[in-house]
Amino acid sequence: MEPHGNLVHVIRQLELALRPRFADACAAHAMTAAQCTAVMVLQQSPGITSSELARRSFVRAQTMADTLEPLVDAGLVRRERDPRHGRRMLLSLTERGVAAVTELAPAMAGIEGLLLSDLSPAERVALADYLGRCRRAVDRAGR
Amino acid sequence: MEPHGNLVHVIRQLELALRPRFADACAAHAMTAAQCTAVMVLQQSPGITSSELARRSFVRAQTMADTLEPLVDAGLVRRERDPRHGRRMLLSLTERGVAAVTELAPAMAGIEGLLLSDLSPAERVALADYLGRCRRAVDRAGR
DNA sequence: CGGATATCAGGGAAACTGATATTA
DNA sequence: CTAATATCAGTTGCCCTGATATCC
Repeated sequence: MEPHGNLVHVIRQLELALRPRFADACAAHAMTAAQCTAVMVLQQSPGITSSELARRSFVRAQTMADTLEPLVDAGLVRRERDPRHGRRMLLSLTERGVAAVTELAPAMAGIEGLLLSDLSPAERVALADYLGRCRRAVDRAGR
Repeated sequence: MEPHGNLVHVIRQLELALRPRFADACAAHAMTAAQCTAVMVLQQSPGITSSELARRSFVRAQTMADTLEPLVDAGLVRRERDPRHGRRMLLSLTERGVAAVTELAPAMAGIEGLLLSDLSPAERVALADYLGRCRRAVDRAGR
């Protein structure tokens, strides 16, 4: 019986509902939501390029460049030329960047705790699995 | 090993990944994503006020007013004074509004189909249940 | 008097398209 | 030559805060 594009709507609502909390947590460390997302991804995938980071974040390269610029200026992200490729710039977190992600973690866990507050541990695991597969499915469809 | 605010990040990514497809489907009927969302909610809950619609959509009353204005101008949404309450304006879809939602449905179902393409029917039902409970949990926490 | 609604005014975060220079 | 990267410039959708008038 299910779908009428309803789930897409629910995901939009959920993102919208969490956005202010997420933004507040980021602002507490002088970052915007997009910047916060970037540093969290960078921690898990150091040494990637801005274009690659953009692809993984589902935005254009120009958008990611705008997001990263203040982070580089603030000394949270390091950007150095790829010695094997004259054009590419490789990204990584500085010590301050790592510290920011670490300090951010409790607030992020708190938001997730609220989100999942009605789900059992087993359901949380299942939800994470389903959403991960949804993300890969959309990613695979690609451009 | 359940990590740190990861699900919040996945939901953000998912919304971002679906956004262009959603926006394109809306644009095909001369609507923006926010407008599209509004008419879909209005179909399910006719006769509500703009403020109530804003609450259900997790945005401010001013934002919803901005979203609705072009829809009223375009003749998709009707706005009439509540006879029992001099200030309230009750919203409902016009015939053209209903037609727009109907024509939109296939594209929305297509996007949802892509999103769920890796999940079994049972998993889809479970995911819808979990996300609905997440939405209510966040809603209940309120402001 | 609050409390809720509607609405005007201004602002900001974050995505987009288009164009260009460089390099494998 | 083509494809990918980086980056400059402009635009848009869409959310926000603040303030005000109206109505139960």
